Amino acid sequence: MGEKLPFRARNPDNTKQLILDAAKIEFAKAGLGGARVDKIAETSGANKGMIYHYFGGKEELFAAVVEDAYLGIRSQERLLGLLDLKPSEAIKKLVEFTWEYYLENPEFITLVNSENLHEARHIAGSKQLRKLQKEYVDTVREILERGAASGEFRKDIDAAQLCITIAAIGFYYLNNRHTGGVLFGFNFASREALAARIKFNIETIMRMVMN
Amino acid sequence: MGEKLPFRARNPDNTKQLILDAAKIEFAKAGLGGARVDKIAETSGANKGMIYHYFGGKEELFAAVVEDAYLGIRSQERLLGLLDLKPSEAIKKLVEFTWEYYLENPEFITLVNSENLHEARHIAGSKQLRKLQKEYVDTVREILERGAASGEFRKDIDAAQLCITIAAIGFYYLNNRHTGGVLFGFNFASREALAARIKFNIETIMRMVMN
Amino acid sequence: MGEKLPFRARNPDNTKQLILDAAKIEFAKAGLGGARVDKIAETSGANKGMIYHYFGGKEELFAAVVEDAYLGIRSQERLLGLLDLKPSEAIKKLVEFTWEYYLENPEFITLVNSENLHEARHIAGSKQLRKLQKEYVDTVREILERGAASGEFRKDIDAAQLCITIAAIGFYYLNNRHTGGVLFGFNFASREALAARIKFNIETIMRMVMN
Amino acid sequence: MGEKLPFRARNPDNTKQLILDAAKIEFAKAGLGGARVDKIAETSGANKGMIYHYFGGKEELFAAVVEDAYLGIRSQERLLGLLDLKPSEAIKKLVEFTWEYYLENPEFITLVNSENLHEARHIAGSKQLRKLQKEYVDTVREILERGAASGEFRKDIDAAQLCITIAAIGFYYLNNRHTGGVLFGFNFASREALAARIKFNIETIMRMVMN
DNA sequence: AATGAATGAGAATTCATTCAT
DNA sequence: CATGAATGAATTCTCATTCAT
Repeated sequence: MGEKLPFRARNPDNTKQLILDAAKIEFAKAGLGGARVDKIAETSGANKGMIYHYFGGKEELFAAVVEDAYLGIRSQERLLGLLDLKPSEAIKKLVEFTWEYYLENPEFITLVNSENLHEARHIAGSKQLRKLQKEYVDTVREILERGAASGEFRKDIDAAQLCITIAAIGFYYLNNRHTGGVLFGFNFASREALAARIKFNIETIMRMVMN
Repeated sequence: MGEKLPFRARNPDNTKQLILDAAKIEFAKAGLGGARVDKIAETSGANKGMIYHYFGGKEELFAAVVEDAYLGIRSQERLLGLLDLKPSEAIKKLVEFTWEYYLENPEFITLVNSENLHEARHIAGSKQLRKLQKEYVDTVREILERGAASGEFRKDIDAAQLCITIAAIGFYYLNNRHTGGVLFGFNFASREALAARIKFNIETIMRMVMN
Repeated sequence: MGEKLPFRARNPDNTKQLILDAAKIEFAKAGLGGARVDKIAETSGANKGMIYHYFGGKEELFAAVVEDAYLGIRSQERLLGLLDLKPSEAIKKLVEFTWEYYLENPEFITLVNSENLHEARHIAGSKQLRKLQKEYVDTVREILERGAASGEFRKDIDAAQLCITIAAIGFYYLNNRHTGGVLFGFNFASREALAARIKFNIETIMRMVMN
Repeated sequence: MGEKLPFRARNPDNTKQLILDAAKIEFAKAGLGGARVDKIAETSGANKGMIYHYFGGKEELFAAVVEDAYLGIRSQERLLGLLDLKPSEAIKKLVEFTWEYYLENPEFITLVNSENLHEARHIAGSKQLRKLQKEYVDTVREILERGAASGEFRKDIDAAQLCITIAAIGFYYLNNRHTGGVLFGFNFASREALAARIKFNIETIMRMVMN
C-alpha cells in the first residue's frame, strides 16, 4: 500500500513516438556526442529503460531519428505534384519548398550535419531512403527534360547537381546563420533577410536552368 | 623500454601550436561534445595539464580552434590578389579557391558546423574575424561594381548574398558527401565527381553574375 | 571470489542515509577540501554516481551533512526536559549534556569548524536550523528568568552569551585537544583530564549564573 | 637577446618571508586540504620552485606557518609584563589581550583548527613551542598563586584549565561567528556585539578567579 | 510495459611536485 | 637563486547502460 503508481499508461506506439520526438530535438540541439539519454527520457516523459527497450541504444535511436528526418522531407516533397506543373514553375516551387522545409524544420539541418560527421553510417543501410531519393531525382530529371524539350530550359543540365545546388543554397544559409550573423554583421533570420535570400536563391537557380 | 617519452620541450609557443593542431583534428572529427581532451593530449604529445594551462578548458580550446580555422581561410583569400584580376576572372578564381580550400581543409567544414550547432558563441566576440570578413565582402563588392561598370556583370548583385552562395555550393556538397553518397548512389569524392561539381559551381555563379 | 559485491539494494532512503553517514565521517576527518568523494562512496558501499544522483555534488553533500549534524545536537537537547528542572539543575545539566554530546560526537566539532571556514554558506539558508536554535536559546532564557525570579540566579544574564559560553568551554577544549596535548604536555583525552575539565566547566558556568 | 628577465631580485630572506605570509593567508582561508600551492606562489610573488626550495613541500610549509602563528601570539604575550601587575589586573589584561589578538589575527584561529584537524602532527616536534607555552602557563600559575596569597583570588585554581578557558571563550565566539550569525540571527562581528562579548568574557573569568 | 536505482567505465579538470633553462 | 613549463596521479563529475522491482 502506498506504492508509487506507474506514471503513464501503457501505450507502446505513443511512447515510442514521444521518445522519437524528444530525441529529434535533443540530437538536433547537441549532436550525437553531446545529446544525453537522460534528457531524452525526461523530455519525452518516458524513462530510460523504454529507450533501450524500443530502440536498443543511443546510437540506434539516433539512426531512427535521422531516417525519420529524411523520410519527412522526401514524403512532403512527393506531395508537391511537381510533374503537374510547367517546368519552370516546378523548379521554382521546388526551390521554395526546400527553403520553407528547412525554415520550418531547422532540426533537419543539424541532424544531417551530425549524420555526415559520422560518415552517414546510420543511414548507410536504408534502402527506403535510397528509393525515395531516387524517385526525387528522377522527378527533377523529368522536369529538366520536359523543360529542355519545350525550349524553356537549357539542355543537359545534370539533375543530381541541380538537386544538390537547390539544397545547398538554402541549407548553407540557414545552417550558418549563427556564424553568418557574427561575421556578416546582420541578422540572418530577420524577415527581410530571409525574403532577400529566397529571392536570390530562386534567381540563382532560374538563371542556371533557363535558356 | 617502450615507455612514452616525456615531452620536455619547454617551448610554450610550440606546445600551444601542437595542442591547437591536434585539437583541430579531434574537434573536426567528433564535434565539441564528442571530442576527447585525452585524445588531444595524446595526439599532440603534450600533457593534459598543458591544455588547461594554455587554454583554460575544453571549450576555450574549441574557441581557439574555430577562430584559427576562420583566420586560415580568410588569410589565404587575401593572398589571391583578386582586385588585380579582370572581374569575371576574379569571381571564377574565388569560386575555385573556395572549393579547393574546402577540399584541402575538410576540417574547416565540420568546425564551422560545430560552431553553428553552438550558435556561434565561441566566435561571437572576435573583432578580428569580423574585420577580416568585412574586408572580404568589400573586395567582392568592389569586383562586382567594377564588373557592372564595365558592362560585363549585371548591376545590383548583392555582394553578401553572392559570397554566401559561393561558399554554399561548395560547402554543402563536401559537407554532405557521406549522406550524399548513400542517397544519390555515387561517390561524391571521386576525381570525376569533384571535377563535375566544380564545373557546375562555376557555371552557377557565372550565370548569376554575367550580363 | 573476494570481489566487491554489487550494491543492488534498490532502497533509495537507505542508500541516501548510508552516503550521509559515510560523508559525515569523511568530512569530519578531512574537511570539505580534504574529503574525497571516492572515499565516501567506498565507505558507504554506494556507487559514486549515487552521490551525485541524490545530493548533486560534493558541496551539496557537505551541506546536508552539516545540517544533519546541527539537527542532531538540537534535537537531543530538546529531549532533556530542561524546563522541568530547577534552574540551577537545568543549567548544570545543559553544561553536562553539551560536553557529553561533543565527547560522543566528535565529528560535530570538526564539521562546525569546516562550516565556519566556509563562512557558514552551506547552512545560511536553513530555516529549520534557525528555528531550532531559537527554541534552544528561548529555553535557556526562560531558565535564567526563572532562576532570577527565585533569587537563585543573578539578574540580566544574557541568554545568548551564556549559550555561547557553555558551548565554548567544552568545544574549545575538545577541538584543541591535539595541539593542547602537545603544548600543555598532558593528554587532554584521558579519563582524569576529562573529569577535571567538566568539573571546571560546571564551576565556571555556575559561578557566572549563581547569585 | 630579448629574453625575459627574472621578475624579482634575489633576496632569500625576503622571498621566504613573502611565501610564509602568503601561505598563512591561504592556509587560514582554505585549510591544508583546500589551500593551493599555485595560489601561494602567485600571492607571494614568488614562484612554485621557491616554495619547494625553501620549505620542501606543501605540508612542511603548513608546519612552518602553524609554528609561526603560535610563536606570534606567545611572543606578544610575553611583552605584556603580566607579573608586574596586580593579579586581578593581570588576569583581566590577559583576557583582553587574548581577545584582541584573535580579533587582529583571525587567521590564527583557523590555522589552529586546521592543525587540530590533522591531530597536531605538524607542531608535535616543536620544542620551542612547548617551552614558550610552559613559560606562559607558569606565568599564569604565578599570578594565581600571588592572587591567592593576597586573598584576592580563590585558592587552588588550576592554571592550565584557566588558560584554556580564557582562550576558549574568545576563540569559540570568533571561530563560530559565521554559523553563529546564521543561527543566533545577529552579527557577531558588529562593534556592539564584540563589546558585549568581551565584557561577558571578562566577567566570566573574574567571577571564576575572584574570591 | 514501465520505473528509476544502481553501475562502472570513462571524461573533464585539478594540483602537488619536478626540472630544464 | 629564480622561473614557469611540464608531468602524472588524483579527483570530481558524467553518462550510457543494466536490472531488480
